[in-house]
Amino acid sequence: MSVHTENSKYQHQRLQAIRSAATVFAEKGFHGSSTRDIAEHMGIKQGSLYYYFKSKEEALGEVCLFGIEDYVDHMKVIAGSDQSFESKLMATITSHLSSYRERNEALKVYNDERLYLPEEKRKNLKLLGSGYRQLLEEIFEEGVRSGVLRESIDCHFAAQAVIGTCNAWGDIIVRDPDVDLFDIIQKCTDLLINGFRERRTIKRPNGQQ
Amino acid sequence: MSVHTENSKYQHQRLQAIRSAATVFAEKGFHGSSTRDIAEHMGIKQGSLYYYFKSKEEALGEVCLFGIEDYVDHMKVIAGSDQSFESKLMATITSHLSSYRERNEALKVYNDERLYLPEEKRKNLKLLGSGYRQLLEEIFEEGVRSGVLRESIDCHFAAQAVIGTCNAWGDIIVRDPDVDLFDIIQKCTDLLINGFRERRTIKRPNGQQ
DNA sequence: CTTTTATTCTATAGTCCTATAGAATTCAGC
DNA sequence: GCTGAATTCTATAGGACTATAGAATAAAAG
Repeated sequence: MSVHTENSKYQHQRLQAIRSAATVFAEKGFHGSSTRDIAEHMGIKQGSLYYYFKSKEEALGEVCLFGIEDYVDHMKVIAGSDQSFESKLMATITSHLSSYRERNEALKVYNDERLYLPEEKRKNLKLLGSGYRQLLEEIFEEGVRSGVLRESIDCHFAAQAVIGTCNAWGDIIVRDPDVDLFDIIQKCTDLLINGFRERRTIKRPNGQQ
Repeated sequence: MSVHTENSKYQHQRLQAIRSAATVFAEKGFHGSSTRDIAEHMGIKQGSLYYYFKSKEEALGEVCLFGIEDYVDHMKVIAGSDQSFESKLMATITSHLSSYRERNEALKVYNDERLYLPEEKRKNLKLLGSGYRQLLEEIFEEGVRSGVLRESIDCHFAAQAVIGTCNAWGDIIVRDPDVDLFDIIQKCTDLLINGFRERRTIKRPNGQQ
């Protein structure tokens, strides 16, 4: 009866279409990309795309979802674990930046192009996104309570700052595949940790002004 | 002989056109905006825009330039002054975020849409942009030499991180005019400073783990 | 008031784009 | 190899957009 089953060719091709759309959207933006571009990247004809999507906009929706979904799931795992604050933060950054590398352009599309989706779909995605931020915020709150972080930290600001920093580097990572991912992860973590952590230890190397 | 003099109506209207283009581009993106949209926002008819621009692309170029030019000049002043590292960094962030508020959408357009310019113009803008980053990098290098910053700091990373953070918050600021600019400036500076500064002083409030 | 110049408008050629309809092709099971 | 279903293709209607040409209006100068 022609319902597309689990691993039909249809499912496989649809995923390819999403990936192609992600690549093209990431490069030229939603409005700057034509359905012809996407189809060409995928190796089929323009009209054939509509076998997999009802509209160009639906394609954008799928790309955005694809870009953010398991990246949010990851965060749930991290937040639910009982690692130290430092470990959780580093795991978050690793997950976030790795997403940029692996799932490639889709996360970038989610960030840059989701505002072109209709209200409805945007709201659904926003829910995912703010769930993410919420979890991160709670990690910070826990960090404050445990004494690892300064009391004066604004946890909402902190979560936004982490996300913003990751997105900024994500942009760079997507654009330049030569950047050393692990190096960036380390440095970002170091920057943020030492920015937020309450100081305990001192090292007074020399008296120089 | 009809050369447009300094303060002619032409110059004034052209500036209005640039501002309108900035607003519309910032909201809908370059490809998502039509010349009709820009003209409408300005209160003239679509065709009349071409009295001020040779093409839609030229409009984008002007907006990008408008968005970044005096913001780069600012940085030259800051870098040339002899304030402390902390002051310079805060001045940088203030300048960067204020630009987002004041010159409004143009800087956002520079960040998000400049890649749609032709090679030539993009290269010119890139020169301005990397001049900016270069100056910031030198501020960090000086900070390391003076002992204010840890030796291990990667100054290139640091400069990128500052710019990335500012842009991330700039996005938020442009989208939501209720955000308290000064509050963000303070918190960003605090985050970054304490992330980079070598520790001297301690405060050991209580023995709690 | 008349002429010249600057600014804006109307109308349109020409291009590209999305989405659909229906034909052609490939594939699976018999 | 035949038959029906799945997949892809061709062709195109219908709409939107950029840029231009030339008319119309406003402003300035004499």
